[in-house]
Amino acid sequence: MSRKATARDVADLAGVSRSAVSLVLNGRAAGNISAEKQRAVIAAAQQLRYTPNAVALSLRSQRTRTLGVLSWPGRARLAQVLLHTAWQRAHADHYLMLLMDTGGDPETERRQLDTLRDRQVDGFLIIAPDMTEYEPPDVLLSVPAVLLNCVDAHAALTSVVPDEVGAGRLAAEALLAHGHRTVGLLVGDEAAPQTRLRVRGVQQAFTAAGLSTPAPVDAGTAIDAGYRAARQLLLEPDRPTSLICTQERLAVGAVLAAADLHLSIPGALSVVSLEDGEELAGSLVPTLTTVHRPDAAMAEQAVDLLVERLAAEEPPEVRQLLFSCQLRTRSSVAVPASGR
Amino acid sequence: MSRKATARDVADLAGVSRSAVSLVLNGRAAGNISAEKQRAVIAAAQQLRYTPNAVALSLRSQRTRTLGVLSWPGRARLAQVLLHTAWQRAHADHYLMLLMDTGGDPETERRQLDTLRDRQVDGFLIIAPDMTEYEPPDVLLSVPAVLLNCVDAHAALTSVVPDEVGAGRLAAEALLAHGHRTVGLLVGDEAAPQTRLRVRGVQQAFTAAGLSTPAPVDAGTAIDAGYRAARQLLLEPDRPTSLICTQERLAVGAVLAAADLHLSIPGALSVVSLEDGEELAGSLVPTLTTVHRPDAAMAEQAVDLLVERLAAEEPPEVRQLLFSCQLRTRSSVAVPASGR
DNA sequence: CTGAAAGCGCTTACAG
DNA sequence: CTGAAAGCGCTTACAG
Repeated sequence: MSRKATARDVADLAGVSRSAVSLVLNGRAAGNISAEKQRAVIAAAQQLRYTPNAVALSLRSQRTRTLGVLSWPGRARLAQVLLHTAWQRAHADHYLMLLMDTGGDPETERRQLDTLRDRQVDGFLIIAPDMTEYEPPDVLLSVPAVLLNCVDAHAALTSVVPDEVGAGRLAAEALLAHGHRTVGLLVGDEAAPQTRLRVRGVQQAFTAAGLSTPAPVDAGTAIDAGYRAARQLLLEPDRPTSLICTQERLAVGAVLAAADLHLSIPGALSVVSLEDGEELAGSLVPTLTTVHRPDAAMAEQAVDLLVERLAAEEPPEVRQLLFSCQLRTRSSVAVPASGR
Repeated sequence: MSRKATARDVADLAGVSRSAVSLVLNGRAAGNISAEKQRAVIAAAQQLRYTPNAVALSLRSQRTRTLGVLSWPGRARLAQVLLHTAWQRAHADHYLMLLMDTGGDPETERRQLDTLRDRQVDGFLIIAPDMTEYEPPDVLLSVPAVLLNCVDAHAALTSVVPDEVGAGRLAAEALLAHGHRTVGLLVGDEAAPQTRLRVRGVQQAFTAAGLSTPAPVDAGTAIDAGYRAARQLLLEPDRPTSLICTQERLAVGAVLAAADLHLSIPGALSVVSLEDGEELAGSLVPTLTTVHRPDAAMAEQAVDLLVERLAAEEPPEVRQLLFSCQLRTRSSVAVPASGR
């Protein structure tokens, strides 16, 4: 690294003391430094392209303007929009991010938390790829931290999460409103909190409509898994008139299966995806109606909450923010084929 | 942030000087500190859960063990495997990453480079989402930096890139080996260096086989764009017996189009994707043969190069590393239907 | 109005 | 074998 100029270099060139440089460059010169010296400092700083060493600044101020971010992208897929938007928002507030992958392992997470603390990060952002319950390590309880897309079971930490039950309900209601009475419910990981909540929402809506509650079919998470599960469902004699997929890739598989069976969408089959984060569903043929999780808004809120907390005198109260999801109506839902 | 113990705290508790603490904890106590005091220091450090303040350490050592990473994920899609693997490799060497999104704007990039330099990062990693030519700002030339998935036109910087021409050739040869004589070539952004190289590779192979060179069809980058382009191509009277798509999503669209036209893959149509980074093509039905870009290996190499450079006395010579891509044979290529 | 000093938390020569 | 001092690059009281 080619050596950067220091405040001392500027002071020497301008013929003033180091303190004077600091005062002038930080706008606290008024009434302290003569106009002439001020000009000299500014000129010298410009000439040397001086900018302060952030490490030295951090040591002095005890703040690093850095956020520690913990996530655990399984199998190389990470929460892109969540992470990217959080980065943008933090950057707007002049915060940088130190990213860590815990791999979902509590022991690793603990170590990384320590590393981040040694680095003196100002606060922590925990970003869960899928909505889940998060068990925070003790250290996290005594530092500024915000959970994004996960909730702390003990409600000790502020969190920002989507309303997954509401999302499920929205998808079901879109189908019910068109007159569907049966639905095939393809889910990713049945054991995941996210999936359970979405399923609950769908079931609530069907129950409220006085219909039998659809049972989830655990299909897996890949496109071909969705294809197989959908195909099997659609081959049954009393096949459902509609499909809800909790994962976007499952929906892609379902579309493939429908094409295979010459079942037109939405003529012969309606499909709703409960996820559209990868922007797959919206550009399929036909385009799929989805329930959109407001990742960008959630990420912004989470960072705002954390930044506010860092600026505040004392910790604000713990909050659990629930963000509504929105139905994105596209071309995959219609009135079910009469007769059947 | 609950206050962390400092070396002073440890020294006080152990009844020794601050220097003694440093010596013992850094394994340089032998012959310097009595065994008894060593034990006292270690006990005190443990009791107070002491770990050194990395910011103070950085100021003293003039090294931050931090890598500055510049990327420009357009429209929220970033080079996942590249970034994630680079992170893993850096982490294994005890380097952390400060991530920046330049948005593809030179002015922004410049500012972020300055910010990163103020933060005293040890080196820079430039990660291009798509293989491209990169015009490095002047500052970058005088600091440790490695380009990942892009090349410096002036060859002043070490870079790690995939062999895109070879990738195109590989795809074409797989088709030619099965007896195909015609191919529809669906490309994303025709102007992008990445696309141009892939197209060149395909054309080279066809020319070498004494066949007419296929002309690229600029389809766009989304699934439905691929669908439309493929459909149009397949509806022509002298439709090609095979398709090569430079982008994975284009290939998904092609599969949809084929299903629509009741063209079975690979019976009536063979398909190869020149990209499989999103793991879409490999789990389609049928699974698609792809040319795989070795992102993980490339990212590891790039980080290794950078870390070596940071440890070296003087800058090693500039290198341009070209990584071969590999054909991943799956179920979408077969001998063309005879007759037609 | 200005300069010298202290201190953030470390480590490394340097005296004793 | 051990402690006091210097210094990394800053800023903020504190004397003059």
